[in-house]
Amino acid sequence: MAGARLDPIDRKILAELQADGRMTNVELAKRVGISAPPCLRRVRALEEQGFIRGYHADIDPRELGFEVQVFAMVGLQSQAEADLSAFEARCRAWPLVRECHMLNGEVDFILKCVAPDLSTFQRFLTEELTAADNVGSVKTSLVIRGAKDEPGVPFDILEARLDQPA
Amino acid sequence: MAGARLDPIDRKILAELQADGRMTNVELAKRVGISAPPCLRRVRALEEQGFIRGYHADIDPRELGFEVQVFAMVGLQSQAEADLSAFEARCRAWPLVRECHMLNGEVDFILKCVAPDLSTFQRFLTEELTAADNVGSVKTSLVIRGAKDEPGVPFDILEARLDQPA
DNA sequence: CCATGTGCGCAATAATATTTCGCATATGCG
DNA sequence: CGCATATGCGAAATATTATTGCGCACATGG
Repeated sequence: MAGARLDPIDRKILAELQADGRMTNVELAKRVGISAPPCLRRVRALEEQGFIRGYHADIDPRELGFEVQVFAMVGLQSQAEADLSAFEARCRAWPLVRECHMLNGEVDFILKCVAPDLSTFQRFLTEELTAADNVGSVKTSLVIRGAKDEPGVPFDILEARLDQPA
Repeated sequence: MAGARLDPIDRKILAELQADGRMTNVELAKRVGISAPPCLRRVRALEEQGFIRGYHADIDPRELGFEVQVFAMVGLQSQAEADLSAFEARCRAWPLVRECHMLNGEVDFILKCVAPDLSTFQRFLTEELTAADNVGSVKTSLVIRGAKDEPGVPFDILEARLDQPA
């Protein structure tokens, strides 16, 4: 599957759609240097092959009243696979938890959370997260300010590497 | 600015476009229950008012050969504003760093990084990040597996809160 | 009760997406 | 070599969508 190597046009398409997911196919075709029909066929293929997982509007949480963003480091008491899975399932069910990644090292999971205000988050923290089954330690850090938030993949790196194959 | 309160239709539009940023305006209008022209006007207004910051294709890093994802906790030696800004600027220039957030607490910044392989990341870590001016401590954690990665804002929470104004 | 503003939706037009099909280049094999 | 097959492009035709230009309905405040 992953062997389906992409040609330079495919990579350009991915880079352009990552930068502007609502670009029209006509504009996209112009930018990658082919006509509209084959361009559309390539996009569909990239979607079906899983290179493109979807398209999302980037909504500003602040404007919607979500003033608080928090990273939570979670340690579990048991790291048995069943217990890990159970915790992941719980995270998927919590709307305030937007991301959940399992880590190596002392901390088992890192969670990215959003909330309308600090008290809403505190309530979630004490009544839900810390109180959840098998949760050992939770350390939280408030995001003071965001400095960078780029989506996905650095295509400039990708192109640079392909120029110099090992 | 934020006083420009959104009505239920606007919120539905945002929720739909967050879930599928490439939905046609006709389909969107159908889902939110108005006709296409006013729907498009609302979308344009939401874009101009900053509620929608952009649209992005969600590209799978694995498929592109970015096998490694790492969180790095960075402590600086000086937290003077000029030094904080300098570090943020450096992060913005590093392609492997996709996100950079300033935190409260002992750690100053958390970075989300991607790399094609571990050795590429190690090289970046030792030759760039740790070696950078004013960087004190760096602790990294490899992402073993992803359990949840939702974009943006939990609209279900938003609607629930608006039903019960304080 | 009327002036004004806001926002909807119909209808017309412009632009885009999508399908169909023939052509060119590449590849494998007799 | 020279022909079958495969792959991928692009022109042209058609179907959908986006966008513009009104006129109408409803709410607000004299």
